[in-house]
Amino acid sequence: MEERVKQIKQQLSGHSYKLTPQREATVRVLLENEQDHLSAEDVYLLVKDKSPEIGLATVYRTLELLSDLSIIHKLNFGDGVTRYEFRAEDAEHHHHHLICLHCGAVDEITDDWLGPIEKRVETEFDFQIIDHRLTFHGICYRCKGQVKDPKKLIGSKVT
Amino acid sequence: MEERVKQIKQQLSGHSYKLTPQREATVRVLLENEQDHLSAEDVYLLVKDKSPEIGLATVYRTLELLSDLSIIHKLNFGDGVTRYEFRAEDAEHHHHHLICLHCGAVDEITDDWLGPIEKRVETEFDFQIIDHRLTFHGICYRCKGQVKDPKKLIGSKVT
DNA sequence: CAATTAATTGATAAAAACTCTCACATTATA
DNA sequence: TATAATGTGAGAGTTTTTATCAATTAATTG
Ligand SMILES: [Zn+2]
Ligand SMILES: [Zn+2]
Ligand SMILES: [Zn+2]
Ligand SMILES: [Zn+2]
Repeated sequence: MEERVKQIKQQLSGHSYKLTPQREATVRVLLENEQDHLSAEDVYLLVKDKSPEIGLATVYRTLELLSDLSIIHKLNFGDGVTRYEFRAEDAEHHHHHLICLHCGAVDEITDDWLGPIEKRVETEFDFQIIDHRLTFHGICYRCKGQVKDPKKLIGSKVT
Repeated sequence: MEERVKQIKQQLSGHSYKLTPQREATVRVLLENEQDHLSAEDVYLLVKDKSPEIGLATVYRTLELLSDLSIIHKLNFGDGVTRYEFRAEDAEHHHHHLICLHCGAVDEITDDWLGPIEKRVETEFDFQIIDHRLTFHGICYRCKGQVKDPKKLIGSKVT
């Protein structure tokens, strides 16, 4: 935790940004909820618990800054808000998500399964991949059997 | 074109919805721009050319309706607006997109390359896939060589 | 250290995209 | 035709995000 904070501090100062108290509070909230996919509002409320004086705009600015530096990732699961999650230090690419259309759970595939497909994309389309997003929408193991007509669930979903 | 309209009319009436003149005008705009990825505003402006009396709310309602019936798909490419495209009649799943971070072009992989990966997801995660979204972000063949530091482009992108 | 400059913040206004409301119009049903 | 149901347009309202700006804090200069 402390090392992560220190590491991020260095990433920031490497780009001439300071790890202000507000930014550090935001970073800590993100680290403490690393497995979740928090919205800006979520982060704001959590940060406020510890630093009640922080402003919403600062949270948005911090998330944007961290995103610009590729320290965190912006996600969109089609529910109208941008969500944020830490980018794994070692991971070259973004991990994959499994979104349950019944309960809303977001599970993760942390391995990158797209290697062979990316090869095909690069050769067949002459497209230089920098990152990817892969999301599966369906029924999670928890909800299995609770859904009569799964096909009906997909309509109107985004992303 | 006319067959597609007729087919959609049947899909609507199958769910007790009417293909009103406003809905038909919206459907025709979508069909005439099938290769694009139009936003609601885009659709609205295009429909207005032919049916100036149409309201923005009606366009939103029609897109939502078509989306509910899985006649069109909602997309999010991270630019803040929902985009819409026809769902290929035969395609079981959504096709893949290649988004150029330099010029913004959106190309498509119309074949479904995810078969083997979906098998793994279903068995390893006990997750019943209904649909998927796969997007590659990078540099398209047109922009190759025009970008000095491609990694820099990814920061702050969503989806 | 004092003065100046730059970076950052909080509050709030504003923008953007989308949704809701409701009176009116159109269509279906009896 | 009467009656009910469905659909529409205009605009108000909501939600999320961004822009503005005066005030605070930090860095730099002399
Ligand atoms: Zn579930
Ligand atoms: Zn994730
Ligand atoms: Zn390009
Ligand atoms: Zn497409």
